[in-house]
Amino acid sequence: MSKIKPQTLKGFRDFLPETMLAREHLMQTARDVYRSFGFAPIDTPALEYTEILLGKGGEESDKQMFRFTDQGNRDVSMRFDLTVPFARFAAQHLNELGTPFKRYHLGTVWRAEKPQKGRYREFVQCDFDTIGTKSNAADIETLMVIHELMDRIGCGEFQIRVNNRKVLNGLLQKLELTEQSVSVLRALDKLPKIGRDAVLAEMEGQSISSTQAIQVLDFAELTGTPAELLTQVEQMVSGNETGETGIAQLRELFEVANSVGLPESRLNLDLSIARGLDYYTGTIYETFLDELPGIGSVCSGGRYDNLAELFTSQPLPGVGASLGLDRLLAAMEELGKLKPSSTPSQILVTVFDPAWTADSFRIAQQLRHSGLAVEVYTDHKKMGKQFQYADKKGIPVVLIAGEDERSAGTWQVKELSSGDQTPILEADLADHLLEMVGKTD
RNA sequence: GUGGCCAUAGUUCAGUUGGUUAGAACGCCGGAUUGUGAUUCCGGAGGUCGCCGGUUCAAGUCCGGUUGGCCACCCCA
Repeated sequence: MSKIKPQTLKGFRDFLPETMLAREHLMQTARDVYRSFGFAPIDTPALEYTEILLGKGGEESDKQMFRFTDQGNRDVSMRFDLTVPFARFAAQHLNELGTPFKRYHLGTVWRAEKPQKGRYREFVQCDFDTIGTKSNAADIETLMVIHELMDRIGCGEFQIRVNNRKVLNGLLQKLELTEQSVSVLRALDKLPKIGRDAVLAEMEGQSISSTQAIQVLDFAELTGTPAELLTQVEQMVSGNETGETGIAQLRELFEVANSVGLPESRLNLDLSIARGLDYYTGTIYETFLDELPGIGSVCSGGRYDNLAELFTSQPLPGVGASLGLDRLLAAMEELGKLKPSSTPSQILVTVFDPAWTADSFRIAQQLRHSGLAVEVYTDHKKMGKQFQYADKKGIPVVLIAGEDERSAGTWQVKELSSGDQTPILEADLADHLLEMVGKTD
């Protein structure tokens, strides 16, 4: 009989334990950080009416949606980010939620785009947002969350680049480029990638005069410390109310970040970042890894004026960001920052003689109740094989009890990395092991 | 969506101008005076060369299609 060929769809992947342990660890870190700032978890369906998801991110995202007709003849689509479903969610549950409302949402999203490294058709986003407030304090807190998250994840040094759409818009107003703002910002976003000349060319192709384009670029290419930049830019937008507001917000943001102790090296004012999506209206954030900038932003976000305008007349301003879990994971894998363990077990209890299996199960259960992750070897094989198994899986400690230990009421505790082993009284075992390996994650 | 590169054991790769039973390393499994692994020694199992079709006496090798991966554009996490 011919077999079905085992295969996965383009851009969709299986995860082996080694990768999955890292994924779950990352997700747990994100949850811990979000919760420590008071964000509450929510979830929404993977599938929504297409009309709900359409029309927010523009034509490009519409094309990227997995869309089909269900068995009840409904036009449905897989969610392609967590923001649009959240907008629907917020509009629908506003009265129960109250504002300001802070939520986090870890969820899988689907995009039918062409896959590349760090870009998949199915991937997990870790979003957090604060809605129902225009306060700059929420913007500042968003920055702090991003920093805390990246710091805790531990994938090397990183840089959070901040900008403010109001500053850009203020400048564009002064240059009378408001009409073309979308194309100007799109072009500007590419500056680090394609360089000044190419951006100039692109802008001139968009009915923007070269004088205007040069002024925009001169602005975007200003360099210096955040404080210096702000002073320079303030002069460029002076007299424009929008621009001045943006400057004030950024100034406060950097001041607070400073007094809270965020390292200056990790925080930058980058006037060239504009974010592709047009719905951002205030502060915007992008996060790059120092060791792997090419993989793109791993955590991005910004402030928007009205999250749910498609669904309700109640205005819902907010600010938030999204951690790209799978992209980050791809980066960590490339940088060799993943732990090689392929099991959550911390301890392997060997079975010296099949007749004594019950003893191994008994001590394992006792240790689990102390918060350890414990596995009992299930095959009747000799000691060497049992150690080999532990070593291969990355289990750091094994327990052995033969005749001598049984009569003495002890277990041999063997640390595989060093080969050292010591007999420990059964009563002291849990404390001893906890000190060695710590509690389960 | 447009353009380009790639596809051989679990993994990383060899494979000579198309020419007999397709190789290596690592990994995996088993064994080396049965209370000790990761180092050493010996042995073994894995591939219809991604898939389908074509050219040819002969295809892993050439051609077309298809699936998947990667890169650029686009866009984005």
